[in-house]
Amino acid sequence: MTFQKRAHKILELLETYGEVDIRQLANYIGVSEVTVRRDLNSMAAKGLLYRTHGGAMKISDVIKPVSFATKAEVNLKPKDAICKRAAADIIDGDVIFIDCGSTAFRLCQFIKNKNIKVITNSLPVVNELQHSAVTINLIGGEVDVTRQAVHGTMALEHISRYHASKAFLGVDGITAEGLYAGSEHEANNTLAMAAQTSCTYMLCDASKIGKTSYLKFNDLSIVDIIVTNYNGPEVNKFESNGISVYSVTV
Amino acid sequence: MTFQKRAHKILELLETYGEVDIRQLANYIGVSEVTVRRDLNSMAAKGLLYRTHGGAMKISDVIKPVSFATKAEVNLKPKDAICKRAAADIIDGDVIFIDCGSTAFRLCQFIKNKNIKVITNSLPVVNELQHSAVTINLIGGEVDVTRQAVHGTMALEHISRYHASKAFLGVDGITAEGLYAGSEHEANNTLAMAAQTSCTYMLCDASKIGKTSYLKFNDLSIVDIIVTNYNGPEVNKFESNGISVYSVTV
DNA sequence: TCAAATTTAATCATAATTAATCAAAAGTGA
DNA sequence: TCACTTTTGATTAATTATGATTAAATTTGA
Repeated sequence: MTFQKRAHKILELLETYGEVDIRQLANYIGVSEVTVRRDLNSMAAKGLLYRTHGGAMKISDVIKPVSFATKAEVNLKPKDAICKRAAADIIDGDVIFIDCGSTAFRLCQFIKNKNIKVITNSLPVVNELQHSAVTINLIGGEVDVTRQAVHGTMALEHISRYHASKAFLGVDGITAEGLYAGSEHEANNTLAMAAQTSCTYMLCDASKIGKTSYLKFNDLSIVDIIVTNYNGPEVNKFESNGISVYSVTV
Repeated sequence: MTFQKRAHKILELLETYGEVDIRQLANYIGVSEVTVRRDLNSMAAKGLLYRTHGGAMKISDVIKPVSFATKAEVNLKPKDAICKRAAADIIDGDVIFIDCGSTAFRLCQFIKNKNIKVITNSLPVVNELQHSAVTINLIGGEVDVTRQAVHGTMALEHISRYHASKAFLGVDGITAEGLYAGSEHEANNTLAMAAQTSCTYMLCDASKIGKTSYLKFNDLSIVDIIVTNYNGPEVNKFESNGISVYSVTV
């Protein structure tokens, strides 16, 4: 019985029952539980199924989080420290872009009392800033429910009509070679905002630095300032690219 | 019983009842209350539900802006009857405008399963339709917090880029002489949407018929259909203006 | 406001699952 | 055949999930 044959059987069972457990599989296929475990792990790595404690589930049955508006996120401290530092640069009269990432969202709590105008495509940001001193300009276009954001051609056009003094953006990954995004939509928004801004801030917790993602969408030239809790060797490379790096401690 | 399976059951119950309590869940699922508590906490962290003292609630029941929800509760039954009738005219493939009034908001509940595209400047409408079959296009511009809507030049321009088969609009008052709005912003939005629509529906409960407000912004020529629970003498005047009147009973 | 009742968070113990290590078996290619 | 890799299974230590217990926090009602 080869791995491929077993994988096939596992997917069959998964299709029928929605979920399977290790003992059941070991019995049915006639191999040891250790082997089943190895199979499941490698299949999960390929995205063929969702590994659970004691078994596996069909991918489509897995419940995905919907919005981070109410999400009590883990690892908030680095993000909050980064945003607090970034917010210190925002002065009354500023017009700023805030993008739809979860890091930039944390900026909201620090700017509620500032007399500024915020342009954003993020629905949680709008909710958060609604009853604050801030004036909100919401970017229009197609609503992406999973990202809780507005995207598309109309959104890009909307952005191009405005100009901001500062933009506070997030990325999926950043290296000396450039910027990486999780989707083309996000990349386009980031680029559009950066193009209309005098000074672009990248808010990156340490996990983003040195990380690449599936789409490299630009070099570092659009970035003016990186705010991060990372202080390893990449920092020098950023600085030699003409970027200021604000280091924060958590 | 894995965590994932329990999560499914919890969400199922939540969908049915809107809220659940810990004891009930522990009993139903067959695990200890401690475990249920842990499950609820981790699910809340993922934004899958709203954790309450002693249980949990459906997210969508929570994130609705309170100010609007209460406003919408005035005269609910006529509004619902009107919207139900209006929704009957909406067919798969339609592109519709929904404006930011409290009446038009009640339309959402009747269109969740339709395969349509909704263009709106109303934040509550976006929230309400988020997890439905509907595709949402959000109009961009200045956010008006009190009205929970998007307004301004950019909004009007956004609207002018699209065309809809039907528009579902509300007004502050309507007489044989014309349409009355509570603010210039609302008037502009209404006009802009009507201008880009093949068939314009006015959703007016009886309190709006024959009422004037501080701004008369247009005659009745932009109106194609009035849906109302009013059946007094004004109806004939509307009909002699070439408008169809759908009468509903509460 | 206070006090009683309820719910929660924290700690610990136990049971189940997993990852890691190593050895045996089966396949590979010269 | 022999050396080599790959796959599999057994064993054990580490991790994770769960439940019981109790102190702390929250809600409720007077």
